[in-house]
Amino acid sequence: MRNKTYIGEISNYKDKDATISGWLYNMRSSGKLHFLMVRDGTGIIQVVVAKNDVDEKTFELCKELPQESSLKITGFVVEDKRAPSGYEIQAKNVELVHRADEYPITPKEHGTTFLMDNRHLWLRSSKQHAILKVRHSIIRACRDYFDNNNYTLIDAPIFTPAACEGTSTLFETDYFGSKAYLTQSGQLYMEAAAMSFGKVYCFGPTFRAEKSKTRRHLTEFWMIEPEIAYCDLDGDMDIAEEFIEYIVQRTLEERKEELKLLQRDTSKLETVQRPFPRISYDEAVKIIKDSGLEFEDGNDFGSLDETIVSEQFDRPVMVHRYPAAVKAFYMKGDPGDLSKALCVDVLAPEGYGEIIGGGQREDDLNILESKIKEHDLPMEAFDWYLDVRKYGSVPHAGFGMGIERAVSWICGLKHIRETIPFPRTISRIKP
RNA sequence: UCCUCGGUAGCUCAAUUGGUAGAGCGGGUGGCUGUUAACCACUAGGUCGUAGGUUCGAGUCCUACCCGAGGAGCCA
Repeated sequence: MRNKTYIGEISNYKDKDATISGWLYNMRSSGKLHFLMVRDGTGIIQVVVAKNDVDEKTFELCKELPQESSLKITGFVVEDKRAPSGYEIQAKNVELVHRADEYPITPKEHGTTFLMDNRHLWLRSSKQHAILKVRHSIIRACRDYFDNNNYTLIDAPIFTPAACEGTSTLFETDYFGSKAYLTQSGQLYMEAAAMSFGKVYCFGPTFRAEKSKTRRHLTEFWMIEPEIAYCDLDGDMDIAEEFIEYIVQRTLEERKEELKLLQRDTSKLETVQRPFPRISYDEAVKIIKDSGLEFEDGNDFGSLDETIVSEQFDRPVMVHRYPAAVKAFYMKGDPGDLSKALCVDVLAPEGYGEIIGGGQREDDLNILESKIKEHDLPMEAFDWYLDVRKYGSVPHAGFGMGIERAVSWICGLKHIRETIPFPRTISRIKP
C-alpha cells in the first residue's frame, strides 16, 4: 500500500501510467464518457472513463457511483486544457474499494448549522481542507519561530486549582472529591519556567466557559504563550511584531494555493512587515473619539472600537498602556503613570480585532500581594506564584496569541469556528 | 444574561389580504463521446420546531415553550 502515486505529484507521471487511491468528489456523465473528480488529500484530478477504453463491467460501475465512494484507479496521465487542474487520467481500471452510502453534503449550498452537524464529513470539502492546511502551516511557523530563537517548550497543565486571572468563567470539574478547573491560560506557569530557562513558550488548548455567542469565540481554543525573563514591555512588543511578521510571511510562502482557493486578498497580508505602529491607549481613545463614536475614558475597548482603531493602519497595530483597572492583577504598573498598565494588545487589521494580549508582569512581591487582595482573589492559591518574586525576581514579559483568531484573520474568514477541526462552542459539543 | 432574526421534503429555499404545501439540488429510472456545481425527460419524497388557542378553514393570526443564528457584555 505504500508505493502509490499522490495526486499532488501527478505532473511527474505525465504520459505514463499511474495508480491513485482516493475518494469520488463529484461526477459528470455523458453517455459513453464518465468524468470522475477524484481527491486523495493532496489534490484533486479528473479521471476520464471512456466506454471504449475499459471493460463493460467497469463502465457500468462508474455510471452509478455514489459521491465519496473510495476508489483505486489505474490509467494514463495526460496534460489536457479541458481538465480543471490541467491534468487528467485516462482510466484503464477502476477498483471500487467501498461504495458510499448517500452522502449528505452535496455540491450545492448548505447552511452552517447543517455543515457543522456534519463537520466530520465537511472536512473533506476543498475550502475546509484549505483552511486546515493553512492552520497547520501557521502552527508550524509559530513553533519554528520560538524553536529557532532558543525558546524552550514547556507544557502547562490543563487542570488548574483556581482561576488564573479571576476574571473569566472557568469550566469546573471534579478532581477526586475537590474542585479543579480547566486552564484558561498557561501564563503563570510560564512565568515560573522562564526563571529556569530564560525564554519559554507553551502551546496548548485553553478553555473559557463564558456564554459568548459571536463569530470570534470558542469555548475551547489553542493558545501559544511565550514568556521571557529580563524583558520589558518594549522588548515584548519587539518580539510580538517579529513573531507575527514571521508567521504571516511563512504562510504566504507555504500556502499560496490554499489562500487563492479561499479567495484571500493576499496584498493585505504582504504589508504585514515590521515595524508595526505602536500607540498608547490614550492615543487610541483619541482615534475613536475623532471618528465620532462615543467613548467613556477609562473603559476597555469594545469590538467596534477595536475595528475603528485598526482600520487606521495597513498592518497590525500595537496598543499599549491600558488603564490598570481594566486589566488583570499581574500586569505591572507604568512607573510614569501608575494608573496605566505595561500591557499591549495587538489588533489585527480588517476588523479582526485582538489576536494578542500580553505585557510586562508585576515583579515586586509586595505590590503583587496587594493587587491580589484588591482583585479579591484567594491568596493561598497563589503562594507558588508569589515564590517567583521571592527568589531572584526579575523584570519579565510575555504574551498569548489565540491560534484560531490568527487563522481566521490570515484566511480572511467570517467565522472562527471553521479554523479548528472540531469546534466547541456554547451550543456545540458534537461531533 | 440581554437584544434582533429565524425553524416548511435529506439539503437550500418559496408559498400574495387566512382558502388544494411547491421549486432547485440530492435519491430512483431512462438518454447523451469532452463534461466544468454538466444537461434533458420521467419519478418517489412532508406530523410546516412543540403544545395550546382564535376561525367554517391556520404554514400564515394569538400565547407559552424548545432549538438555532447574529450581536452586546467578556475575552484570545
